[in-house]
Amino acid sequence: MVKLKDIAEALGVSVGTVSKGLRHSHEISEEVTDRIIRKANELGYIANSSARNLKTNRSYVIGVVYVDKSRAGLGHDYFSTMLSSIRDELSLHGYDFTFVSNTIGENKLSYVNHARYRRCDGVIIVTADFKEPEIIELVESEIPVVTIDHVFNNRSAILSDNDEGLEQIINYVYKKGHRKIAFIHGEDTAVTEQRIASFYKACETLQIEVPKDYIKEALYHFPKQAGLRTRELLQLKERPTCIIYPDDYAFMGGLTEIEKHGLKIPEDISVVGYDGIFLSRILRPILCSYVQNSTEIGKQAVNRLLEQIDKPKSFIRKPVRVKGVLQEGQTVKDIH
Amino acid sequence: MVKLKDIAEALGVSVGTVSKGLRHSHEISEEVTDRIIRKANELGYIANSSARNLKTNRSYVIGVVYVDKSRAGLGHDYFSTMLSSIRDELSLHGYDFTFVSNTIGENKLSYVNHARYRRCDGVIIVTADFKEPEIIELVESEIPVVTIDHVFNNRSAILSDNDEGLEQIINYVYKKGHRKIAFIHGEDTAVTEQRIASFYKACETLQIEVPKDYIKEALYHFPKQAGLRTRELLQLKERPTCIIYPDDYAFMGGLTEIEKHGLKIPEDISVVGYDGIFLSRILRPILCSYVQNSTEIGKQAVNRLLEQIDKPKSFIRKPVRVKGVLQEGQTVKDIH
DNA sequence: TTGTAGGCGTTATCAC
DNA sequence: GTGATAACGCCTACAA
Repeated sequence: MVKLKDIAEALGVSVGTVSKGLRHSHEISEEVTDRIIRKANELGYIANSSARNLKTNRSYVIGVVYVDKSRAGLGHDYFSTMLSSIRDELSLHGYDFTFVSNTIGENKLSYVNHARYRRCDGVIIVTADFKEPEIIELVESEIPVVTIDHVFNNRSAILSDNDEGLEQIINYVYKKGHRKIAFIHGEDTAVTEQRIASFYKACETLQIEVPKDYIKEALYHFPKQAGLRTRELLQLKERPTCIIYPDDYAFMGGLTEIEKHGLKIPEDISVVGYDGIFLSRILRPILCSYVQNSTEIGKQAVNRLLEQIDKPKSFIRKPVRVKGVLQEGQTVKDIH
Repeated sequence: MVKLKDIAEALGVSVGTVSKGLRHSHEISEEVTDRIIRKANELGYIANSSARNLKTNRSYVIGVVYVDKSRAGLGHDYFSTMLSSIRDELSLHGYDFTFVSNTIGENKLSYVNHARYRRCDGVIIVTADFKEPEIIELVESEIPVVTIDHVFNNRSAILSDNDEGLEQIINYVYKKGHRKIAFIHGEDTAVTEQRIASFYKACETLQIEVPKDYIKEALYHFPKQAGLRTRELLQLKERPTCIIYPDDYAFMGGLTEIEKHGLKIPEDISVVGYDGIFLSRILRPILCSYVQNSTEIGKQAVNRLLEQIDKPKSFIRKPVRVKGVLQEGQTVKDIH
């Protein structure tokens, strides 16, 4: 690999001059700068990031924590879109990204220490168990951190607007005449809590009565469980006219069950998903779903993080909400 | 950040000793090693990978090229599963991974140079335009490279068994009595070529006649186009009894079109997908599809690459085929 | 068994 | 405007 020294020797100048010239320092004359750059290209010079990091104490690497709880690997639309967006936005700013895990080879290495080892300038926590001590350790460390869909006290976070999501859904199905609305929510997380609270609040405002057995729990992204819950709902004496699912994938389990009962969507029963994944728009009927703006969330996460890295002093840490949009689709019938 | 020197001073030994002690060198007495490790933990020592890389000329970072041609970001099941698998397998061996793009900030930087800048020990090309000069440059560089689903002369590659995939599909639908088999294949790539060749070969062997207008092209992962091609097929005087799609997502477009024509699957027409994505198993009827073993492909890619890095001399570069498996599903009717 | 010292490639601070 | 030179933190011969 050709290095600064090679260019310096070829040109009969010093290494320091080459270093400055390559970075267009105004200390160096235009003519010399020009010769340096030309020679660098000629020799195919590429800087050594390790040496540079060592000296400058900046790696231009951002760590990403992505712990897959939802049994979907990177294949969960909401998160994979976000990751793409994070990657692209980082790249735009000259940063690379690397996954931060809590193992390295045989050895256990906490998230913080992994990030420290790679000298990450900052970390984005996309998914993780936010109650895990190691995650908390990372958040409270000296490394700038942005979390997604979870707020730590006095830290930056980007939030998909879960309150508004459910509110919009309820308002929409209400407008379509539904009063018997069942809600299958996901497993217990901060996000789920918000959605449930928001569900009840919206119902209260609209004076919708919610029987206890209209509220069910099923794992996110797990069609089978949602299917079982759907069956329970369909067997109720007072059947709901509309079912809200934890997410679009989970809905697929409900779909099967609904068809088993010989019911048609939306003629016999209305359904609503969450996420607005690619699939939801491909399906017929198009699924009514709240589309989270995961691209924007990723972008915001990057920009907030870089801001924090660049001006650690003046940076104000606060949660940012990113709104989604209701995709009305064709699965909610007007039953007026 | 605490460094070797800090430990050395705290213990009254030399930096060299600490360095060796931490790596359990047999040069160092057990007692001193013990004290060193204890002190290191006490002080929370974490090595600086940049300094280490600089010295050892090994980064333990693998670059991944993932250029999204299929308009799906990381959201394409086949690839996202593979990426998860690559990440996990690398982590198992003490490697991290970073995406290698051909831009960095404002500036254009070729893939090779990006990988060189980060001193990647090797690169896995997951998706890319393999005809692009920059990709070829990367493959022909000094950096160990493994490609997926594309073979460069005398380089390592991992291949999903596209030949066998189509052969198995054809044999299966033949067994079910189908003779009028239409094939909507993807856009022109090496993979597509293989599949087409394999399709014709299997048909020939079974003496199935393939009318020209039974063969159509539609972009991968693009339901709308597959839908249009499906319509054309359904309007033929001599309608096929079975349609093979480029992939499971593309099939979704076909599904809509088939339903528009008032046809039912599989009663009125049989269909086959490709990939065996999560969704294909959730759908009812379960989609007949060839399930590519993307987890295994990712794993193989990592292991082949690491082998090549560790023993560059003795390593034999050759393509590795990874078999998939036919998911029979419920969308191919027995029409005997 | 432990210590010393040079150097990996870069940047930055001084002199000149 | 340019050139020495000293770090950055680590590893590794080689010396003690």
